[in-house]
Amino acid sequence: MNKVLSNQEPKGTRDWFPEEFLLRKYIFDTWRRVCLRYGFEEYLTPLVESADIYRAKSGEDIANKELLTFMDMGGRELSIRPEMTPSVTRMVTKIYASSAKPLKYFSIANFMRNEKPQRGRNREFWQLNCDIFGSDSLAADIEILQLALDIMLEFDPPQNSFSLAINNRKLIEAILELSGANELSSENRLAVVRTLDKWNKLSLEEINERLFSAGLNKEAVKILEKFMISIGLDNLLKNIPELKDNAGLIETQKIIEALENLGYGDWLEFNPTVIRGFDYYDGMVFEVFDKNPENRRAMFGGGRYNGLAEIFGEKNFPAVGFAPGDETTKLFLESWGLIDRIKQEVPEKYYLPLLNIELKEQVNQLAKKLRCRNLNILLGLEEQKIVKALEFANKKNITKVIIVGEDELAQGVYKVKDMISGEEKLESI
RNA sequence: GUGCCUAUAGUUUAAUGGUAGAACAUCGGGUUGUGGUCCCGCUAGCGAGGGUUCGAUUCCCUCUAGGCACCCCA
Repeated sequence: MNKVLSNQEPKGTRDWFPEEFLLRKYIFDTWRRVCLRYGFEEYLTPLVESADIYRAKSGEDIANKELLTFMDMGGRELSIRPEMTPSVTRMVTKIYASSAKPLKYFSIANFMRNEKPQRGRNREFWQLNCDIFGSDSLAADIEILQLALDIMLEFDPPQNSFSLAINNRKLIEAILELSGANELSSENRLAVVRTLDKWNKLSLEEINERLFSAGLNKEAVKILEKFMISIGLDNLLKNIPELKDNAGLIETQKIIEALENLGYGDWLEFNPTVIRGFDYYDGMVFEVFDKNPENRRAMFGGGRYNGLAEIFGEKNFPAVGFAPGDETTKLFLESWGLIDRIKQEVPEKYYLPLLNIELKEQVNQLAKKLRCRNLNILLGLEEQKIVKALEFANKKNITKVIIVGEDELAQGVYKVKDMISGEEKLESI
């Protein structure tokens, strides 16, 4: 007797039954459609990469705990990709010098991170990655943000259902300088940045406690506080006028102004609490938030990350991008009741039951003929009484049934029955 | 990885220290060329392993999986 195996999928992964696959396809199709509309080109990279390329720019925690790594037969250490950026950067370094710039790339791919699964966070997940390589101009930042906004808007969400919050690493740098946090040890400086990153999660007492124990004085904490509560650029300038000439502020002003002129003003705002990673981003950073009270969460984000290419021994090139995930997008669609429209995207399907086994040959011929006309024909494989056939069609949500038996064949016709109206139409074979 | 909570047919669930009842779904029948309603019936379950006990689905432990918080979010 063999051991009975569990039919459960591995931890943090999931099966995609046709119904769920449909929702996923709807999300992917929407992503792809908008990216193509922007003239972006689709690419793909291998599922595995040398483990080194993830270690080069990541902390030890990430490399050791969250990376799924194994040895191949030649003793090479390989990792299942946990993100796309190193792969696409590696790929682009091969052609960058000889390519017409900028490159506008996107991909839809799956990734694995060895995390503790939670709502909206699985070990295997799918992401859209959009990047512009080779343009350091604000126009690239603006286009990336516009693309991110249009990807959200393509799902036809209600007003006020999400917001895009913008910040800039240069502004964060400036405020760390102003507050004196830059003179702290790198360890304490990191603690300060982490505390800022958690601004909305922690109470004011906890924030103060953490900042004080990192070595900041009252004055410094006050400056940081003034920065962090400045939602919107007007408030920021009012609260900290010293930042007036800061490059990050000017960039943010220009970006917001451009997007307002393009008609996206309702969806975006400057928000100092958007920090994102520490070493990676060096300019504009942003996050998209679901504003549904049932599902308040950061959905995805991105920003400018000039300078990743150097790990491949190439000269740096400018890059800006973002990456939304399938699961958070799904939660967004669910939280705003936006998944009904998926049915409209499913192509029509016909059910052609085999009403009489004697006619199998002729029914097969008809199916072949109709398929040649590009109709989707679900063919019954076993003989089935008409009552059962119609019941089956109902259960499978099939709206068109082709009825063809002895009588019809004798006349050289078949009937198409509309399962919603009940009407039947005669067609000649 | 840490802490807390959860686990009963395919799904949603009820009850119980003396081995489980329902609804929906599936399948079959009422119905041999026209469906969705309705009626009847069959199949199907205590996540896995161990302990306590005369006896465990129930109490305890471990594991597995899920949820929440932390960590992290490249």
